[in-house]
Amino acid sequence: MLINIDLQSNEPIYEQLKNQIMIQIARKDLKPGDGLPSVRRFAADLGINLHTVNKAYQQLKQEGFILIHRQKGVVVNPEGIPSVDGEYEEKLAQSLRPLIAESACRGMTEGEFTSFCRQLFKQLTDEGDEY
Amino acid sequence: MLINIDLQSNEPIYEQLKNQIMIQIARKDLKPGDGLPSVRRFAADLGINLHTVNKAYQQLKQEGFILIHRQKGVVVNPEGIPSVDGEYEEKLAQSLRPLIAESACRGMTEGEFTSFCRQLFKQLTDEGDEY
Amino acid sequence: MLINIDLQSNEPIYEQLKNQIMIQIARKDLKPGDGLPSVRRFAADLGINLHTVNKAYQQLKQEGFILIHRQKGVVVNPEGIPSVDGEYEEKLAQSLRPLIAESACRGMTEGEFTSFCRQLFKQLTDEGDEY
Amino acid sequence: MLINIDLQSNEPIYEQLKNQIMIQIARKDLKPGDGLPSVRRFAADLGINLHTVNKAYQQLKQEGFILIHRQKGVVVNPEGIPSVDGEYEEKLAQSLRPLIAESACRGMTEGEFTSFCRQLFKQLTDEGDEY
DNA sequence: GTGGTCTAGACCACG
DNA sequence: GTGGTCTAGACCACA
Repeated sequence: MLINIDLQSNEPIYEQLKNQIMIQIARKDLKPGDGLPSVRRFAADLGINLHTVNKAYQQLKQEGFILIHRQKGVVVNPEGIPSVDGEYEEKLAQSLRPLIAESACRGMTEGEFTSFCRQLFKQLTDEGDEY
Repeated sequence: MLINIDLQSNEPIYEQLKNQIMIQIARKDLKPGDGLPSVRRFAADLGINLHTVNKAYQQLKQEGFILIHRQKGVVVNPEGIPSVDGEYEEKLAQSLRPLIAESACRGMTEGEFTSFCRQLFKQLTDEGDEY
Repeated sequence: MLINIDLQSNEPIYEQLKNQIMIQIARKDLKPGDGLPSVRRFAADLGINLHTVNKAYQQLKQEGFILIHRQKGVVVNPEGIPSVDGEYEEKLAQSLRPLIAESACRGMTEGEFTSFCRQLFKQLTDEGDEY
Repeated sequence: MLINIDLQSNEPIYEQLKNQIMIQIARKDLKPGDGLPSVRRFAADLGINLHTVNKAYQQLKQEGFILIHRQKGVVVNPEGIPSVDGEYEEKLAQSLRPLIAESACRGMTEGEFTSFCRQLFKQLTDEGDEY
């Protein structure tokens, strides 16, 4: 579990944590059924508060990425991650639109943008490399 | 200037405003040299706070999208928008990574993701159509 | 806003709060668009911590009962409450089954049980009476 | 004794166990005087902790559903289950109120709610069928 | 002033 | 030891 938290970032810590866990899942460093550290353990390892870890876990649970057992701790959803639905596509589009708009303003073409995405996609999903 | 502000959204109003202005520029509804409403006027039209419009304008100015003259008002940068540089690419990558990670988790392939981007890119830059 | 919190109860305070707000909505003491107190105000009024109120609000928001504006505070969803769907029916059945089972064990007939429900339903939705 | 324990559930295991035993009694799969497995045996069969089974048994005994003899083992109360009293009605009402309130909020009518209960009641008490 | 986030420390239910 | 809940107090972004 290589997780890097930037305490200085504007991005909330719990968001960073969520994202990094999702990245691990995307690149299959974490597979369905794999366990994650307990909130206390993780908080101690990362040097952050247990409530912050808990908030990340609760949201991941709520979105169906993980299951939280009262006793046995936390595991990646063994039934797999919920797949893309209309609701997610809309959310994704909402997030992408501003990024695309700004990139277009700055002169990026459609091809440049998509190939930029392709690169990132490969980096994230190819196993083993730097994230 | 068709601007839609969603007061219910989690996205800060000034961000929404920035984004929608950038979208207008991207689709060339706003061209270099075109004028924008004064802070007061814009705030009144949109029914939002002066400071909110001002914040959006200051950030757009800071990023080189617009110029603010004390008397002459606000115009889209007549020298064009600063083009993509390494710094922007890094910022863009930071924003895209979590989106790509979540999409990949949910089973989207690289091809699906890029074609999704392509669609959005077209919608945003094709002039005249629905946004 | 007549809310009674029992600090001694086993039922978590945030659950009590959620339930009492839902009761107010059910009996139309709170209508779509009506405002609710700010987290700080409500917490002070009830003599509980603001995080506890916040937790109740977040969950009500998440279930579509209320909207939370960053500035303007909290309102009952003006578009109305999400209606019953299959997911909710399943959740409801899960909650009812044990209650029905125990009641049946104790000799309640189907008719007695449903008429008991009918009474409660009337008490909750008829305006003005004791809850 | 078909008992299904869901280790993933938020519902405590001992609660699940209690409920399922009560369901068996309600549908007369278990009749007064019938024996139940010993704590050890039951725990082994279900793959759960001794203390968990014991907790469920203690509470069922406490409520008069079962008797626990040191040597003779555990039996469904041969004198029958204590019938409904005022205390139980109040407890039941406390549990039902939030469910009714939420259902009413979501647009369920009194008739829909009671007929939903009627269905569940039949499913639970009709012998032999799916639970 | 509002909600959003983070920290710290405490007690309890569960198994 | 685990997560669930609650409290208390702090700082920040937003408008």
